[in-house]
Parts: sequence; C-alpha cells; structure tokens
Amino acid sequence: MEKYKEFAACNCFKIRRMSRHLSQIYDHAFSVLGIKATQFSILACLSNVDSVTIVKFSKLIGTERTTLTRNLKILERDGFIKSYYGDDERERFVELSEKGFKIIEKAYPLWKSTQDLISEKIGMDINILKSVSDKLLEISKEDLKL
Amino acid sequence: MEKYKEFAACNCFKIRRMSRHLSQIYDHAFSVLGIKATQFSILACLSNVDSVTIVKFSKLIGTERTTLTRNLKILERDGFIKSYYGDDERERFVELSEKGFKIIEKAYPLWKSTQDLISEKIGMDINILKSVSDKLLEISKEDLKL
DNA sequence: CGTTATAATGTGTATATGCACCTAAATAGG
DNA sequence: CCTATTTAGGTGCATATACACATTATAACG
Repeated sequence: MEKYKEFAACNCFKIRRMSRHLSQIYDHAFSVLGIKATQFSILACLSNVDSVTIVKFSKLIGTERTTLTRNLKILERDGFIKSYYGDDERERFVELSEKGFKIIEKAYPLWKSTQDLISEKIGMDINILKSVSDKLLEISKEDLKL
Repeated sequence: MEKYKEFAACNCFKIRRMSRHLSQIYDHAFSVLGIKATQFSILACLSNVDSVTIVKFSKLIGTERTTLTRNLKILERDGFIKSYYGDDERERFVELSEKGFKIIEKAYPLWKSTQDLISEKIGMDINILKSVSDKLLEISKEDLKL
C-alpha cells in the first residue's frame, strides 16, 4: 500500500504539525515568565482593544467562543485580566489588568526575538502564510456540504 | 498603542489559527464516522508501517510521545488499533486492527474530497507551505537558546 | 558480574480546543 | 404589553497537547 506519501501530504496534518512545533518554540521563549504563547496572544490582542465582550473578542481573534472563555478564565485567575458585566446584562467585558500590562511589556522582547528568528528561518515564504491563511478563512459553510 | 498589527502578524498566532480552522473543516468531514482528523492521521500513517513502537511512531509523525500515547489509548479503547509488548519488554508495538482498516477505507473518500477542496482553495501556495513546514522542522534546539 | 548509564514507556498535572446543550436577557412582532 | 425569536454567555463532556517526573528493562563498562 503506497498511500503514506499521500496521507503525509494532508494539509490538516501538516498544518497541525507546524502549529505544534511552532507553539513549542514560542512557549519555550515565554517559559521564563510562566505564560504560554496562546496566553501572550490573547493578552497582546487585548492590549489593543481596551475593553471588549467575549463574542466580539472571539470573532476578532478567530478563537471559538467557549475556548476563549476558558482561556480567559485562567488569565483572570492569574490576575492578568479583569472582567465585568455591562449595561446589557448578557454581555461580559474583559480588559487587561495592571499585571497584564506588565507581563506583555516583559514578554515583548522575548516575542520579538523569537518572531525575528522564525521569520528569518522561513524567509520570503513568510508572506505566503498570510495569503494561505486568508484563503482558508474565506472558505464558507457552503463549501463544506459536498 | 499601535502594536496590534504587529502582534496579529505573530507566526505562531497565525499558524495556530489556521490549524484550528483547518481542523474544524476536516473534523466536520469525518464527523459522520465518529472520528477526528487527528485520529484519521494516526490511523492512516499506521496503515503504512504495519507495526511500530511508540517512540519510533512519535518521531515518524512528529507528535510528542506522551501526546501520542494518549491519542493511541483512545483509538485502542475504540478498537481501531491493537498493541503488545515486544521481546524487549520496554517496547510496546501498535498496529491497526481490522476495524481500523475498515474505518480508514470509509474515511478515505471523505478525506480526499476535503483535501482536494482545500488544495484547490489554497492554489499554488500549497507548495510553498511544504517548504515552510520543512524549514520550521529544521530549527534546532541551539537556535532556541538566543 | 555488578554498577552505571541509557532507553522506552507510563502518569500527574495543566492548558487548549470545540461541540452540544442550557439559561437568561434583550429585541421583534403582533 | 405579551409572546416568539435572537443574542450573549456558561457548562458538561471529550479529545489534543506537552512538560516533569517516575519506573522498569536493556546496554555499557570497568
């Protein structure tokens, strides 16, 4: 059976493996601060929106709402973010705490050096990544019926 | 503060988001069979190696050993694979069961149509993706000291 | 041959992820 | 104003992921 090469070329398999690998590299860089790459991403994005509801934030960063809820719970437990309910009592807003601001200040140089290293290793193909990402995001529900 | 664009360009953030998105698409395709994309990948790869130890298999597919152990446990529980200890009593071999072979036969057309759809959407950039993936895998432990 | 090093694996703990389902609040329609 | 629908959010359950640490078996070596 010679399907191995075909299976190994699975887009999902490859991207997942890349994701795991890259996550380990970034996680390693942040480890001295006791945070993970995912957490840095959330805190960094949050630093640019002041205050935002769960649903809006999840759409903004492309993370499933309930996943984000759980990620935020950990960040709130550790004091990096605060949350409060709005006038519309269904809405819950989240925002960075002082501690949150401080950690991303410390994390920034770690992120920057890692990001530069990876970008350098990948070279010009790095731009394709955005193109591919955008194309994937275009895929609609209709496409998935087949 | 205008760091948002910079953070949003984070390689790790982008790849993780792509990975989540793509996984949802493939998972959806396999959902009628009750398996996930990750499980299909493992079973498909396993179909090409007959019988293999945990360590070798984890290196082959680029999945952390203990992660693979847990993934395999679920597949064994559901009867898709079998495992047994070797002459070297430290080694545990895993291999596909009959049920495992049957499920990948059923899953193959689902995978193929999804794979074709995604490949078409991404277009020529798909080749660059492989190049990027290979470059990432080249990154050594030394690079991470910085 | 006995001791030490290495190799293969398992487990505890923690984060990440997403679907299905549930609740409560706000809004739309009559 | 009352009911039906929509919207925001939470929770149960399951899989995925990886690091640190422990255990056991084999290999290496003096």
